[in-house]
Amino acid sequence: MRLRHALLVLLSEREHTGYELTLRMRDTVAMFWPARHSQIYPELAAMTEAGLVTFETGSGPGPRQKKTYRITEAGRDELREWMGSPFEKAPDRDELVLRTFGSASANPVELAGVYAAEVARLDAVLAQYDELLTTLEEHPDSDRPGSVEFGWLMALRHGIVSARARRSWADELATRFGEAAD
Amino acid sequence: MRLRHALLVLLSEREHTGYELTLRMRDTVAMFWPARHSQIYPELAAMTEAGLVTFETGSGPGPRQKKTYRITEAGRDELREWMGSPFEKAPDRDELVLRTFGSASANPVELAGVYAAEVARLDAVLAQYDELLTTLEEHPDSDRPGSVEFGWLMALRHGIVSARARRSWADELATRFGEAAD
DNA sequence: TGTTGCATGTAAGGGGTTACATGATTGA
DNA sequence: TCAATCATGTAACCCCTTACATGCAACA
Repeated sequence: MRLRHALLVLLSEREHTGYELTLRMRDTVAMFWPARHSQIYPELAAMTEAGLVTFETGSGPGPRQKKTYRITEAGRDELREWMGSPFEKAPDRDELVLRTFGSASANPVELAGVYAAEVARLDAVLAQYDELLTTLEEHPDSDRPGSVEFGWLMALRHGIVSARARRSWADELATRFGEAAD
Repeated sequence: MRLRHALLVLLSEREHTGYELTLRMRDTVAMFWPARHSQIYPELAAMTEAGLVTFETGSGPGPRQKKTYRITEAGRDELREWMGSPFEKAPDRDELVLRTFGSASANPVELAGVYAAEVARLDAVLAQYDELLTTLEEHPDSDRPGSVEFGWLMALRHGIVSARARRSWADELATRFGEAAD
């Protein structure tokens, strides 16, 4: 039930419609917690029933009414409690590491290409992160723990350091399997 | 359908019972692709139907017959094809980064504790990885791309570099939120 | 006698993705 | 007029986790 907390984080800043939450998830949170509207709308309904959010209806452009969601006090309590609760890492599944593990069954040339593509992908990701980093670091609050900007900056830093680590790993493998093909 | 490929990798080395596969998944592959027996047994049945594996029955200790699975030529083809196919990274969800993003809603002291616990967890993980690394590096084939040991070593290397990157990231956050509490 | 290891299965439920479905407004 | 944006929902399916279920052999 962590999508719930992701939505509470965004709603703790200000009120949003489901549509706005979908866009903000896509543009910021998606980096570490992607979610589609088809998951967000039912979850907002469940959160309403649980008393974590309320909504006001307004006239929307389509066939249905627009709903603007706001976090409740119970929602803020839930968010605070989750933040301090013991963290248990969910197991992560990494297909490229799995392929690496089984690389004895692979064609070395093809595998070298797979790693090279991953390096290129990570370079593109890192370039995007770097732009975001520059923008964020300009903000005066970004160095103050407890600010919204500090949280965003540090989440981004995680993306950067892990992408860099993975890049050098993949690069070495591209080289090794490239050499092996000779 | 990547569990299928994980099982094919293990079966490409030698034949296994479902039980043995469960143990080997737990002891090696679980690092980057965890799976329980309740997922493995039905998958083996589906793989048999797809012609990727065959099995021979033998008498088992329990009420049911023991099944020893062996990879088929079609299975080896599938494995080879998957190995060289373009890799698309599955989105990863990281609850700790999500908390970091929303850290403005947290109690700084509690959060500092959460990051400190993560550092401790990673230290334990890294200690374990280091032992494995020492053992693996002794193997003469571990430096030869295309060997089973090289694959295992490089998968481990990924674990090590990403754990190190995450450790220093979490450590900085523990410090920053610890200071902020003063 | 009780626990661990070997050995194989099923059922219920959670969370996520993809696709289906509708429709007004604004701008190119 | 066509596409994009705003706006909300449902249905089918896949993968995974947790729990239920059985039972022999070896060892403490």
